[in-house]
Amino acid sequence: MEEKQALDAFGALSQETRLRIVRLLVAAGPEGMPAGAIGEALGGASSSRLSFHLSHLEHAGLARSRRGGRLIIYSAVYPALSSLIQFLMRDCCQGHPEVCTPAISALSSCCLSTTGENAHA
Amino acid sequence: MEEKQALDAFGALSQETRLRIVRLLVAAGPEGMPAGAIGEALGGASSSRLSFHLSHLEHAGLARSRRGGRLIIYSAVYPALSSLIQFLMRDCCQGHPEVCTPAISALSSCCLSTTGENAHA
DNA sequence: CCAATATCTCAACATTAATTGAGGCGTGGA
DNA sequence: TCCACGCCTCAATTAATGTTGAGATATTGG
Repeated sequence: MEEKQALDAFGALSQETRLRIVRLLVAAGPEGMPAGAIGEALGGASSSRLSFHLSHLEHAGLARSRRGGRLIIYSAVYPALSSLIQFLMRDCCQGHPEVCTPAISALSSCCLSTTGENAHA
Repeated sequence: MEEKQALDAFGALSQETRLRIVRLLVAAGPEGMPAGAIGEALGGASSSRLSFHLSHLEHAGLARSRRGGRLIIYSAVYPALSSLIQFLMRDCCQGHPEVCTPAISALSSCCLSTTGENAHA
């Protein structure tokens, strides 16, 4: 991942509505969810505002859209999130792995839990 | 981590100079580096601009400073980065661990390399 | 104490981003 | 075909953010 992409991604994530959308989509899984459902989940977000932020996220590479009938379904772009994390933490150790392994275990606690009950620290 | 903190952190990371500073500090390790060295590493960044961005990062919780003689030494706050990653990816799987495990291995490739030669994908 | 170095603070200006409301386009059912 | 629904686009307004330059503060050595 290049710096420009990372800046776009972090810029996209630095806005309340967009951060909520991304986290919603991350939790929604690869299936994604329609724009209307996103708006409903967020509460009070006008159609145009939602649309603005969704297209912003799509342009930043963090979300993608597909049409399903008259609905437009958005989903998270997981590889972009992985790349972003890697970009941020690149060269993080310099001989001190203990400083960044917490990040790994934090992430692992979400995906590797066997019960489906994720760690919310 | 709460949403407000995450927004501040992402906002801090969404600016070119600040993103470079954070990555520099991440790579610098827990020792950190003095403000002057950061400015030099970045090239063309005026004193006041650098100071503005450093204090912005500190306020966002991503960097901390300590005085060492007449130098002020900045370092990355690794736990904040871990929390941020976890906050973003929370509930990421929903039965599809394969979508987020790449993020884990991306991060692991940095910290677990035995040679000290990190993965630059 | 004085000078030099390193860094911070402040205020004005320039730039960029977010919200709102009106209106348009594509889709599916009557 | 026509209407209703879901969502997008555009332009204007308002708000937030970054840059610059001048000056202030803290530390060390002479």
